[in-house]
Amino acid sequence: MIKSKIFSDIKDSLDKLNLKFNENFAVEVPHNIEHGDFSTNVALLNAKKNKMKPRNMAEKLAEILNKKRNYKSVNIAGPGFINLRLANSIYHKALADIIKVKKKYGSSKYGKKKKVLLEFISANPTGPLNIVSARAGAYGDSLYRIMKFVGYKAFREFYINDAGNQVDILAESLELRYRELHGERFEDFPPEAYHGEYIKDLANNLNIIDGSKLFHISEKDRLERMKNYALEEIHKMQVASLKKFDVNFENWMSERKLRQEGILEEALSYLAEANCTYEKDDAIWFSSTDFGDEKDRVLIKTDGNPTYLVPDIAYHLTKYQRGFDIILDVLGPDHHAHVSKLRAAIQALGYDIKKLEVIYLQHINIIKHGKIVKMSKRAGKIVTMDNIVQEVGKDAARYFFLNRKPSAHLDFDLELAKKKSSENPVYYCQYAHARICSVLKKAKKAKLTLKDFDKKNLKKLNKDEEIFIIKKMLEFPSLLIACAEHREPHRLAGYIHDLAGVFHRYYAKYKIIDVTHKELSLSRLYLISAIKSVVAIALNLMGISAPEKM
RNA sequence: GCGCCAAUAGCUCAGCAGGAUAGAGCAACGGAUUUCUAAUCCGUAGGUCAGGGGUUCGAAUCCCUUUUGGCGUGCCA
Repeated sequence: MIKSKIFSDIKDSLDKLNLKFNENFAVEVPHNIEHGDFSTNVALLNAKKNKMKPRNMAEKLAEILNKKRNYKSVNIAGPGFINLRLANSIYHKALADIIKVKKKYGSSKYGKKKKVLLEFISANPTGPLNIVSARAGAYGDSLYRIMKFVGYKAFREFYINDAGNQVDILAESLELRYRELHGERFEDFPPEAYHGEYIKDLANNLNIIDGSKLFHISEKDRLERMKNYALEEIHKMQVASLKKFDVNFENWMSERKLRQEGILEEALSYLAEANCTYEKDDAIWFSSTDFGDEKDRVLIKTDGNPTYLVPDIAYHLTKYQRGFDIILDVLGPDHHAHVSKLRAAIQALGYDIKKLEVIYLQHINIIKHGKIVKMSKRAGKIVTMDNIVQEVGKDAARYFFLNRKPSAHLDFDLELAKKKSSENPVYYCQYAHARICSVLKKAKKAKLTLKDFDKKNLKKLNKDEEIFIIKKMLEFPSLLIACAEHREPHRLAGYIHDLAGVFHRYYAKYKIIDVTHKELSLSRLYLISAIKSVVAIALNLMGISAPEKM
């Protein structure tokens, strides 16, 4: 709001001076507070165009801007920056605007209702969700919340790989545990089978339901029963874990369903129609080299079964058919080779490749006793999402995962995360919220309520810290847009921490409630209630609770 | 070999499409409380932004290159 006003003031002034300029100049809040409230590099970027020195151009511009009423001062600094200081009244008005829109502060129409599909986690339904899924969950869900808040029509989707090899192995693993319950012994449990304890639990429960009657049906039917039972139960388990982590999905897409509905054949036939498939060595190939892949890929194996590429192409076909403008896949870093094949297929099908955007979340190392823990899903040695939520709590876990950018590797030190929760920065942020609630409560007891507050008194907010806090809050809307645009929710984590810090310092330095100065107290209460609101909105966008008391 | 990702304080990480003196947290050291909640605040110390080159008025940020680490490069998913 304020920024765009400054933009237009600068443009007006340039026009008045008949100076040429490119609109890509910046108006930003300088790191160093002594450089003013805002600064612009417009003269640095455009001096050449006007055959002037940057400082000369800046001086001419400053002269015009100084005549405008909104500016306390306009100075030239360094190589030709223009530093602007605004009148306090501008900030007071902005503060009132924040209070006015309440919970909607920071929301916008930036996304223009574009339809966005966010696919994330999409773990195999063969066991409990692990820490990798936890990171993906925290990331995907928060990005969803932010994108929705800034005006995108966003949807979350979980793709269930409930068909293919892995699932067959799952059924066989369950079969083995089931047979153990009926007296059989396996000296060497097959290494490729799933070893987790949950398989034993599943066998126990299945045995309670079906008893020994599964021995009286054909092996094929028995394995089918095993598969269906395991898939259903593990899905329930995963949904329960996600619920505890506050992650929901608008849609669950099942690979089996895609297969049953003939989408795989549909995708294959489109590829054939586009002349992108051929037969060789008893297999069907996709000529992906035509689309920049390094070699052609097999679609249908010699044994007649499709490779994993086919259902994935079919799945993405549905994403396009459903009319999304932006298709975001959140994947592990080991998928990038796969994605190049997928991109080739999408081009072959004639769809706009630019709509598909892949975000790679880098690996997580679990550190235990200073050593990296190797995880293996099949061997049952994993740190689960439930473990993390139980041990460090949902709020801390989500903050922890969101505090780093997606492209960065992440070391998760279990001992440290478990040790003392107060060491976690999330409490610093939440405490700011709780503290404000506590002050507001106290104010109420002292009969100070904002109902009979006259905004004219906002001029009493004249301390540097108070203006600084308002400035900080004014950054919030554009910060959210940046988070959405760059798909980087971690910036929000940093922002809340900053805002909380600004508040804590203010709190330590100034008394908010002072019954002998009623107007000043009310003004300050007004200010901190705005902080409270922004902190709450931001925490909520990260899926973290904003406690009233700690 | 080729491809993708990374390298910033002792540790874990930020650094907002190039801006002015590179910032937090933790760890270390020294202080602040008869409080509006100390889960807080103030201070000290800590850096060749992996090395080198280029573009620019200006580079941690963009380009090239070298080094180091992770991952990938299946008729597994």
